[in-house]
Amino acid sequence: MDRLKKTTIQDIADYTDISIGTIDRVIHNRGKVSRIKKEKIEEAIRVLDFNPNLLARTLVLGKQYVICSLLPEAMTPEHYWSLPKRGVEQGAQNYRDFGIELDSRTYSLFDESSFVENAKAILERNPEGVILAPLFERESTWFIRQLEKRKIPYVFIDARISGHKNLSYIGPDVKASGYIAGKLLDPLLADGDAILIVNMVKGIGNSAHTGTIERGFRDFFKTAEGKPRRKIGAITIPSMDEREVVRELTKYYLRNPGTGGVFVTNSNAHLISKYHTDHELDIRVIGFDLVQGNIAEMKKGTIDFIISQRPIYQGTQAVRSLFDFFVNKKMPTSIQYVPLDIIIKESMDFYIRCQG
Amino acid sequence: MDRLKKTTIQDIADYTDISIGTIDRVIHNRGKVSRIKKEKIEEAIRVLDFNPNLLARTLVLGKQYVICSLLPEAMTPEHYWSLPKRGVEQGAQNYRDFGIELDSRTYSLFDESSFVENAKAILERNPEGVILAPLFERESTWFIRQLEKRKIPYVFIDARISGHKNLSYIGPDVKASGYIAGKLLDPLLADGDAILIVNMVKGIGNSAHTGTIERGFRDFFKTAEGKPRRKIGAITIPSMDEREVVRELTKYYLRNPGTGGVFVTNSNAHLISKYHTDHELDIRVIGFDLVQGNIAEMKKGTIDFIISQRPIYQGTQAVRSLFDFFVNKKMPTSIQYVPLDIIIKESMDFYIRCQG
DNA sequence: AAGAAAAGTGTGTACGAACACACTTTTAAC
DNA sequence: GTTAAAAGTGTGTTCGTACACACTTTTCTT
Repeated sequence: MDRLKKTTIQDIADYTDISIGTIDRVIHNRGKVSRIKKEKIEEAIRVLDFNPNLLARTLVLGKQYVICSLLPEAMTPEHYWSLPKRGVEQGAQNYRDFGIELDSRTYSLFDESSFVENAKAILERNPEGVILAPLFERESTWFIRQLEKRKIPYVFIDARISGHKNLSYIGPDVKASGYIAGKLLDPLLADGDAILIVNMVKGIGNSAHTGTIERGFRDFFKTAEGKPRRKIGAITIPSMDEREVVRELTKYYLRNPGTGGVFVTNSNAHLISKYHTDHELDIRVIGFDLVQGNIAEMKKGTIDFIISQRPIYQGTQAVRSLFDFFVNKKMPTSIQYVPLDIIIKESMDFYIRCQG
Repeated sequence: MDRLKKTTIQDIADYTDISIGTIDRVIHNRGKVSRIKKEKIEEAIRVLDFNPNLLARTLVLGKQYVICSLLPEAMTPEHYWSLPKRGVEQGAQNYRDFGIELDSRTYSLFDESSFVENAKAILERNPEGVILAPLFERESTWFIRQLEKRKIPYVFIDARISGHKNLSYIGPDVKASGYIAGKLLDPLLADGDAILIVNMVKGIGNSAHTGTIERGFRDFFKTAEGKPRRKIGAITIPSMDEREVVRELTKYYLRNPGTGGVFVTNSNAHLISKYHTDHELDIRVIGFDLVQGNIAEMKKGTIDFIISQRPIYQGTQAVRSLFDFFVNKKMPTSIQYVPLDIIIKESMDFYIRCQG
């Protein structure tokens, strides 16, 4: 059969009657080549549509790219932070044969020193690139200064610190996520219903982050045209302990009857919806992230909407961006907002199964 | 530096003092190898964690895999069918160096014979795999019979025909998409509001398909607990000509005042929302697919929800499934439902930018 | 016990690109 | 007009794997 293979350097050589050595020099713009031959070769490359075979190139160069990732630790396998981690690992796996080697590290959200320790170990290792979720602002700032000093490129995922020379931020538009939550929750409520915003702070909470979400959420209700203003309350629960949650919620609801909907600004909506079930309250709930707890509650119908920020994709995309930067010298887009997936009970399964 | 490379066959050879030829035979379970050496090698593979380098393997085998895709033609570049096509092409591009070669063909939705012609050309070409959107049921049935006779594996994308030996279906759960549309539309409406379902049939419409969507949609309103029943009307517009649309809609609305929401079962919601704007009607609209027309209308706020079935991803995933089947002999999951993305004005941009 | 068949093993070449090296031709210097 | 530097060019080896081929050893057969 024809089965026409791709054109190779040898094809260019045959076509132009020039050795592959010279062609190689033209391709890499290295060494001396006469103008005549150079033009002839460049034409042949166009005419025969030559594209260097990345496989062969990778193989012969034999370069290894070490990527270190530093993400928060998932306290349980069902915890949110296990997802970006899985994404990063999956991404590294995809590019394994291309020389990508991953050193995946985690730090405790309750312990800045664990961050610093791992950061130091990463600097020690002198990797080709770093993937960082910068939840500790002070320590992260210090870390990326060190990276910049050593000219090690890094990308942020899931969160970011402004004003630094990171290659890219891959994560949600946080403010938009709050706004969207507001827009989705509102039509589920009756006219007079009030709203409660629940911030849960576990470990060292990223307060700037939750603040932005809340602002986005309130923005919706400010800008909504023609809608009656709603009463919006907010509480901050400084723990994830169940008893603590129960106590704080009870305190609030006793003082604020008429709450029709709750917006949970992190991945713990399931704690709130469980409370509602236990106390036979008919209150709408919207929260973030397809973690195990939320999945179960959503299935029961006690959570109405989950907004997901493609945590796995964030990880794979981070690796892909670094790889493209290493191999193709392609600067990634500096802000890569992930889609904010709006998920309901009926569409949940599709998201769980599609690990894209 | 350490920069420890991956273990290679040669490493296994050094470790076991056996030649790479024998090791190769163990890996491929071919030829004769003594039990002693075989076990020694298998142990070394485990201990040293050997994984064959896919790049080197691909390079030496030099096999080309021709994939033919047969999708409906996009009449304009903004048309829905340009998206799965782009996905397929992008996917093929990704695996180009691995020997994937794409022959991308389209057929007219108005002309069965164009389907048959292209199908014949594909059979002629005798490709390693086929990607098919089987919108013409009769002709598709004939085609896949031919493929089965020739033992050419094929995957369906976007639509499917049951009872055949396709490798995989990659597309939406059509019924669920209707149900979800119902669930999203309902809370946007006032209590007494009625609903209109618009089916537009262009070319040879896949009537089974739209029927299923409509059934899913109505199912929501049947099973919705505690909700007052809504009046649900439906019209079928046998054309996409604007004047035709205007006439049919006017006819309906004149007879059915009190319609608060419209569900458009294909990608032409923008035609309906434009009508509403022109006639100063305040009616909610939900439809499918992020095509140019819908994007513009959504931006104006005249469409409330778009449900997207990841058309680009469908294409890339189809190629990936075939590639995995060719190279890793991995049978794909037989039904790969894509996530049904629920998109609103505020989340639209993220989806447009993220071509994942 | 000889010889053939079967079982078991190692070597060499190929894939496509990169690069070191060696080699030839041109140019410049005096 | 000789020589050296600069410019220009081709060859050979390498990466990790697959496979054809050649080769050695063991096992049957009669």
